[in-house]
Amino acid sequence: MFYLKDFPDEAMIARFRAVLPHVDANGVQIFVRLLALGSECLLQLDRVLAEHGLSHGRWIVLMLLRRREVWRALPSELAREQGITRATMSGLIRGLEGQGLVSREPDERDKRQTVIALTEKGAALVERALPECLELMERTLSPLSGGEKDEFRRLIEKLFPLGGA
Amino acid sequence: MFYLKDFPDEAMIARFRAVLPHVDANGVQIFVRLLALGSECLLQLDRVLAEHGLSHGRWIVLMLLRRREVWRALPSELAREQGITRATMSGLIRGLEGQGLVSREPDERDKRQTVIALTEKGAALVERALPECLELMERTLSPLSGGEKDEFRRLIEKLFPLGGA
DNA sequence: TGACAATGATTAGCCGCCTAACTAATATGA
DNA sequence: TCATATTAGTTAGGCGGCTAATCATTGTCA
Repeated sequence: MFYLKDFPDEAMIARFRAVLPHVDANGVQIFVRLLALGSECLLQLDRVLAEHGLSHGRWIVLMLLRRREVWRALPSELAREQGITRATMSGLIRGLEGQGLVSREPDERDKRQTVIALTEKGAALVERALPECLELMERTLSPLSGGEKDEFRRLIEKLFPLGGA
Repeated sequence: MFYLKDFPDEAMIARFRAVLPHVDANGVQIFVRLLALGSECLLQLDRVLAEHGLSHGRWIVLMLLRRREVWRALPSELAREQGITRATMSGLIRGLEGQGLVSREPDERDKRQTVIALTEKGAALVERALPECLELMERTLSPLSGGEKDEFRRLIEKLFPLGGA
């Protein structure tokens, strides 16, 4: 999370122009505004999910499981797909298991592994909450026209190519 | 923080088209990519700051103090400017005080208040770390041309007007 | 004046993120 | 075979968000 109601001003940036002649204020200000926008979006998403007793971290776990054919996955797979550590995933699963949304099943073939399964209750929650999330996402971007959305997406992907950092 | 290496696919979104006919996949995918980009930027910033023993939360406190004429402010003012709760600010100040970067001074006129002052050590750290932060921000946006930056900023501000939510 | 409200800061407890360290199980290779 | 490396998952401890509750102080007003 990154909140900063008061954005850096030109004067502050200009102080360092002598040391960093190539740094333009525009890039700096875009960076800060980008962080603020991202934080705001995440906040909105968490508010929607909180009504269902979820956080975005737990929510993504449910989504990743739901997308599987068998609604099952290993913690390490989920951690990799979500881009967090196995340690963090361990905590998310513990919470979800406590809510009865997923279950742990020991793997007999490889006793190091534990299979995480989406429960019926978990699947039902996904069906209930997903439309609200999609609606929020669409509504958030709705101030932009179709062409602006395309351009916005193009610029985002230019800064953050999906195929890898 | 929001990390999701595997982005939602068209098929998942299409499942709900019957229920949510107005939701277009583009808006959803932009939202998710925007969160991922914001998280990545924040991660980069935290990495730079970590070399100076700082987090972005503590860093902003130092910046807000440095911008003041007298390098002093009340915790409640800092919390408002940073957009976090007073409780969180209390924790940030405790950490910064432990590092010797800020100091607490009791206010004699209103004994409920405590004045937070940037120490010399804190000011020196700002001077050292700030150029690195600015350089990171500029470098992050550098893949975009001047015109693209202007357009990107325009679109961000259209989604998140600074004057208020 | 004195009860009550409002304000400033803090604490406690929850969550999700991290790294580092640990346990158990499996794979490897001399 | 058996020591070693690797892998899967968890735990411990730290940080920075949050809300809710608490305490001290100050302000308000009947």
